[in-house]
Amino acid sequence: MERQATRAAAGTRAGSAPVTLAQIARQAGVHVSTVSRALSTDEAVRGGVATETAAQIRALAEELGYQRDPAGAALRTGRSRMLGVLVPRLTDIVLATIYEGIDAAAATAGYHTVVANTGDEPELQRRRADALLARRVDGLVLGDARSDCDLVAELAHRRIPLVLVSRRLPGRVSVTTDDVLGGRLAAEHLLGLGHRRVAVVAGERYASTGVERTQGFLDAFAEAGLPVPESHVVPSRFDVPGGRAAAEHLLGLTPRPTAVFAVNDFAAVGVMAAVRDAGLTVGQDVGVVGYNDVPLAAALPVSLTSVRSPMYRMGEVAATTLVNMLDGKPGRSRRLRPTLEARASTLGG
Amino acid sequence: MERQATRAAAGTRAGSAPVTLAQIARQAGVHVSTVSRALSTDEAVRGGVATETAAQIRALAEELGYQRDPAGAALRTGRSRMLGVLVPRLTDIVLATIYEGIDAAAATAGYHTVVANTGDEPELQRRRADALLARRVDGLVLGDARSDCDLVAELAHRRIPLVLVSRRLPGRVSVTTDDVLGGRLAAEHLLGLGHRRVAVVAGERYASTGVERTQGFLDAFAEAGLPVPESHVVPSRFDVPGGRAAAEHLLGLTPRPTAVFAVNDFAAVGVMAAVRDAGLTVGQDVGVVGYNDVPLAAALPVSLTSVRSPMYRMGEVAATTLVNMLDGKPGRSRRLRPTLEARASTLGG
DNA sequence: GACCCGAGGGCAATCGTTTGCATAACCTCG
DNA sequence: CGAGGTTATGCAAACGATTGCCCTCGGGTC
Repeated sequence: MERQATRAAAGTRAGSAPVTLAQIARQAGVHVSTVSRALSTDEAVRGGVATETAAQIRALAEELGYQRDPAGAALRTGRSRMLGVLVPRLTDIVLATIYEGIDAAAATAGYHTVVANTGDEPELQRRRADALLARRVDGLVLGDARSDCDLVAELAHRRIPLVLVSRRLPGRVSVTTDDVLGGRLAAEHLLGLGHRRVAVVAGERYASTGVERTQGFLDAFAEAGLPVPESHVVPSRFDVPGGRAAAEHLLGLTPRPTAVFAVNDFAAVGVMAAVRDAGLTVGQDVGVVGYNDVPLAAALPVSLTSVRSPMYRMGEVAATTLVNMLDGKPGRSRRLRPTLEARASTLGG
Repeated sequence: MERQATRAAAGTRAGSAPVTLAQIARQAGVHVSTVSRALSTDEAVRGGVATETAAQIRALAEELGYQRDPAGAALRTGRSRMLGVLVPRLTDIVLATIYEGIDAAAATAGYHTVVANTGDEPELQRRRADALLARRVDGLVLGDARSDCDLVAELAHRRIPLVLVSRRLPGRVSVTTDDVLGGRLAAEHLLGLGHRRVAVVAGERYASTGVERTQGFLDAFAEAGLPVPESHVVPSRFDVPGGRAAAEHLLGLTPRPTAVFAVNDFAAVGVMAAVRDAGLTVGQDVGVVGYNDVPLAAALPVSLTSVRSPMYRMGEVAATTLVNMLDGKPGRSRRLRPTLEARASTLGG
């Protein structure tokens, strides 16, 4: 009664009050618990209701446009059927694509997702994670795991179900691409083209992506008997200015590298800009390889050779893994296979 | 009791059960209702509790790490403190940026947001909107309003509190940039540079953004005594291939336009590609103007002149407007001011 | 000294759903 | 035909927070 009054007072509330189990029960002439069981998605529970009764109730529910109230259900079961997702930035198309995959798979499994930006800052990561947990999400997908801070360990210790995506951390369930292999693919491509003096724009040290892509790349060159000197491997931010700054440094070295591997497409765009600024031609004078193969890569004036990673799929797998863990199944890390897309930035032309 | 059992069974549940009002009440030696009032954000309610008692309770809650259970609160109040957000695609940086603004402002007001992609498809828009409403969001921010379908009218009729963002629709509360003015800015820039024969890549007909930007542009040229012929205004998708296709058509016209206004930066990138493919130089032979000024615009090899729109701010204002409406205040449409960033794609060099 | 007033806080109902247990009807089999 | 089992349904108690109403107590007023 009080509530109805509140409703009426707030002029903008949704019009007709939502249908409840009780209303269906009344119309069907059965008890609300029967309706609840008939509408359950759990086969075992629904089995307790006569097939015919269940069918009638479901038809009636459909007709009345019944939608389960998540608040009631959450209160009783202690589960919200919501997953929290943390990403560095949603405006980064890589993470946005991964998130789309997460959300799609979660929706299929009957979960909604809530996403938050952390800007890759430990302080913000903690605050956002807490906010999501305050919302009582059932689990977390973390797209911003850092090797240099212990938020993940802490969450795991609190027994929060969680899955890492994009970046790995030892001992945690994660879904990533095989970044070591990806780096190797880039190296083999450049080796095949005859490059002998190369450099790496290696990304942030705290991100497994940059570290492992770099490692795979260096391994392959070392195995080919052409170890890349440390001076030719520089850390960087993951964005255009970051790549540009790193490349300006590398292009100043003598002898100048004939190709640069950037562990991220945006950094690679920065590298290309630096190459142009130095009066050189991308693909002719200097080869450039990126990573992720974002749509932009193919659309650039000089199209960018890039290691393609299945970003959307990664998100899907991460979400499915988490949902399985919530059902009590053990979580298992996955590394998806990257492939290389060769384009003008290394082939010339 | 049943619930505890369930908890224990699902091995992956968060460890210690969350603190409840009842626990605080017990420890503080007061009734749970007093705790509820002491912790209320509503000044009037909190006034009912002695200042000192309230302070003690708040301190204790803090110490125990109390976090209000949203399910319990939602069940009682009928409000979830969640906002639904619908966007065409989150991988579109324009919408992603707007969404970041929405989420930030919502968080400040104590709301969480849930976002969903609709791919600009009416069928999907409806399904996603229904899914969000099934989650009992308190209101919707729609970033994908189409003038050619009546979902918005329908939602409004059901008295769902809603605010449009980015795109407008007559008679609805919306927060957009002043797109007519934006188009006019682009036109005045080109007129000032001496362009007399121009063309427009106009975007989708169902989106107010494209329509109004085009209108402002055409108005300004008409007022200058240089009306743009209909043949020089072609609709397009909002992405790179869309802009490219439209531009290929326009560059085939004789006499060829000396400048092209694309109502969206991605379409503008497509235009630039088409110009290059035709063996012409952007900024020399053909001027190009985009819209939104996404970060990429300045980073392109030939930097793109673009009408900058305050995307993040738009999201913030939209969310704040919706929250105010939920508080019973009337909603009011806003049009934010765009500005023009002149760069090499029109200035040359 | 009787009365009123206001402040502070307790009581209990309520939101909608789920689920362990109780019950009733029916079936099967010896 | 009755004991034991199965099947279908009802009952009621939670889950946690909010809020209208009522009670108590202290102080002020006439």
